[in-house]
Amino acid sequence: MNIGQASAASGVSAKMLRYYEEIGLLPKAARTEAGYRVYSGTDVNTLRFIRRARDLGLSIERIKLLVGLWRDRERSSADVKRVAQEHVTELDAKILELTAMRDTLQELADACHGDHRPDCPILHDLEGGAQAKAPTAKMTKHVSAGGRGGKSGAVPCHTV
Amino acid sequence: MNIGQASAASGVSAKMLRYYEEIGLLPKAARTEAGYRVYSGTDVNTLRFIRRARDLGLSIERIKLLVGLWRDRERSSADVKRVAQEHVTELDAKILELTAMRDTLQELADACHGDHRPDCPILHDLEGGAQAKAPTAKMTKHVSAGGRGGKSGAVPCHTV
DNA sequence: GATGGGGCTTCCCATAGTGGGAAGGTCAAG
DNA sequence: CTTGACCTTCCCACTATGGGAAGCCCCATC
Repeated sequence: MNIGQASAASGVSAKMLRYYEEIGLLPKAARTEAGYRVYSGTDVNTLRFIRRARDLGLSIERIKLLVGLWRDRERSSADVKRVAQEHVTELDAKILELTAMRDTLQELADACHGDHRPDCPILHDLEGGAQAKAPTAKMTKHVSAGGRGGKSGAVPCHTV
Repeated sequence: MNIGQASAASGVSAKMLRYYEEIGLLPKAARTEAGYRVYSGTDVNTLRFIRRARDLGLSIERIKLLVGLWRDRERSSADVKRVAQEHVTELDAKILELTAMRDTLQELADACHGDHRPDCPILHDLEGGAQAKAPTAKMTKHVSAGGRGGKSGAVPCHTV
């Protein structure tokens, strides 16, 4: 199987196939006399595994670990679970961070007239809102982080 | 004011100050005879603006727009709002994506014994689960995307 | 005046993955 | 043999950010 066929069969681009080989995520592929890389059905399975893992947002490093565990019949599922759980933790942190940003920005946008006039709470916040602002009471850090990022309406919970 | 002082006063690293100048986010700073960059209090205000905008996750490109609008006394708040709203939309998309990943992975991890045995639904999913899986009923696409990833206690609301 | 330490300059490299593209070899069909 | 699709390697780009080296500058202290 050529690199193009392996790519089509796995959903991993040829470019990435070469890259993964280069960084050691994949073993060096066999070559034809002309220098073309050759792949087997087994390789395609590995590639699908990698692709799926990438789709779940796992880093190359973690995928290396998982592929190693996958191939190891003596593995403990605990090791696999730990890798997954670490990634979930990171995802949670990222989601929280993005949600805080989103909430703050949405609040500001909601408060903005959005008309022809120049006055704008968004700019007002950016130009110093973080320090000098104390609108209602003591609530500092308007990173509310409470909302869940979706669009399901209810419970604004914005402290501003 | 030297670059180090401007950095300390604004919270933007000296490295980033030079970078922002290089890419045109900041105008070329004046120089002393020795070639040192010189900053004013006004510059520091701009830098704080930029820093705050970066904290909200805005891209350099969008910050360029916002700084331009900020300086433009003829601006319409509608333009500012649009930029902010675009960013919120992107944040929402990203949050949704990450949440879907998180939920899927958490489901799999929850189903994993996490002991010394090698059997593991996580690996099972990665090795082909995306296509061949149909565990309980019709529930395809385990990207539930419903939970909100946060840790804010109450209302778990996870669909799993 | 000399010296030392810390700050400034520019320039290069690295990150994490991915895509784009050029220059050149290969393979298969016509 | 020609043509076109495919493969190879190599370089560059992206987003922002940090690290570090080599070399100049400024100020304080002796």
